[in-house]
Amino acid sequence: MSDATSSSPDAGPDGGKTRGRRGALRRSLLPGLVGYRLRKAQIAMFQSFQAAVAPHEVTPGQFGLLVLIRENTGLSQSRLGAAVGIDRSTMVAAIDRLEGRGWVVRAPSPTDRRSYALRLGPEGERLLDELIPKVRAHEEAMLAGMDAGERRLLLDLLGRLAGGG
Amino acid sequence: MSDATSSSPDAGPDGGKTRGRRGALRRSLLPGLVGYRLRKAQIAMFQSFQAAVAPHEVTPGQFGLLVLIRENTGLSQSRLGAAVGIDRSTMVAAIDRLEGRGWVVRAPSPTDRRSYALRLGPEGERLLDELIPKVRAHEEAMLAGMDAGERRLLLDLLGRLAGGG
DNA sequence: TATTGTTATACTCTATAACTATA
DNA sequence: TATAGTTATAGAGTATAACAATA
Repeated sequence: MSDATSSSPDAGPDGGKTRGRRGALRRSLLPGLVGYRLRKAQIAMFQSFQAAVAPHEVTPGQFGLLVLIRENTGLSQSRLGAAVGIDRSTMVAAIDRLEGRGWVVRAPSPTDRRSYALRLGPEGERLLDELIPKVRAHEEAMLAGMDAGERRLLLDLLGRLAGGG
Repeated sequence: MSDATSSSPDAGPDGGKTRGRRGALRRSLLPGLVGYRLRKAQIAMFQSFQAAVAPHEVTPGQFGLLVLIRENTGLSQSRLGAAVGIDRSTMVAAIDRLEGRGWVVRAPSPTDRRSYALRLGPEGERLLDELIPKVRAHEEAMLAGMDAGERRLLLDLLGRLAGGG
């Protein structure tokens, strides 16, 4: 196993043996785990995202839904849910929120009377046009310290993690 | 801006123009965003974690709390919450769950009658001893396709994302 | 005055099971 | 029979505001 943690940056210079009532905590094996760092990184990304899209209150998940609906106009709730890996019952409330803000429209499907054909409303189109540059700027800010090779590698390695490899 | 997405792996060979009612969705800019891939990777890690620690029902967050409590015996709920970035009111229910399963003990603090000195119970110690090899195996499985250099780089890049860089 | 744990409250995200309408 | 959307329900996780006990 990789040994990137043998000198944990979270422990003090003494290796963390003096854990006084007020110092940083000893984190043991945690900083060496990709799962742990992934979680930390995602929290930081989430918070930066929120700040970047302000004053709009949009989550990364909602941004993703808006992009998918724009790029796949007319798709159903079930298909959308399957694409992002959430249950269709969960998708109901998610679309409720987007529809309630005027961003998404539930149009009747022309081919299947059981399902809706989702599309962005005019305000959703405008919002997304406004959001995309902000999201790109947020990405740029988060990656500011990385060169092109590192960015490419990060995307590649994350993709391999997600891909089950 | 980095251009790692110009040929999206999520679009078909035609670039995604034929999005028939049953094909994969067009994902546009999403796969090129670190935030998006991070989220996908974390979902995959989470599911793999759940499977790896079965039959125990422990989340990655709970595993982290158990490690921190073991390595910092006697710490208070507020300190623990500050360390992982959650509110002390949220920590109440989190500790309730760990205590209810016999993994964590709320002992009275010897120095401050307002607070508890948290420590693992005997079952918590045993559980953690059992969990750690499983978590390491899960990490190993997720990183199976990566060599030592790639693993080191992944940890480093994730750390830089979380560190605000 | 400030801090610790707690409760009340609220909201999001997630799921399963069962229902209706439609395929 | 199977699928799409919905509802009821449940649980985890998150927060803010207020409270009592203690520092």
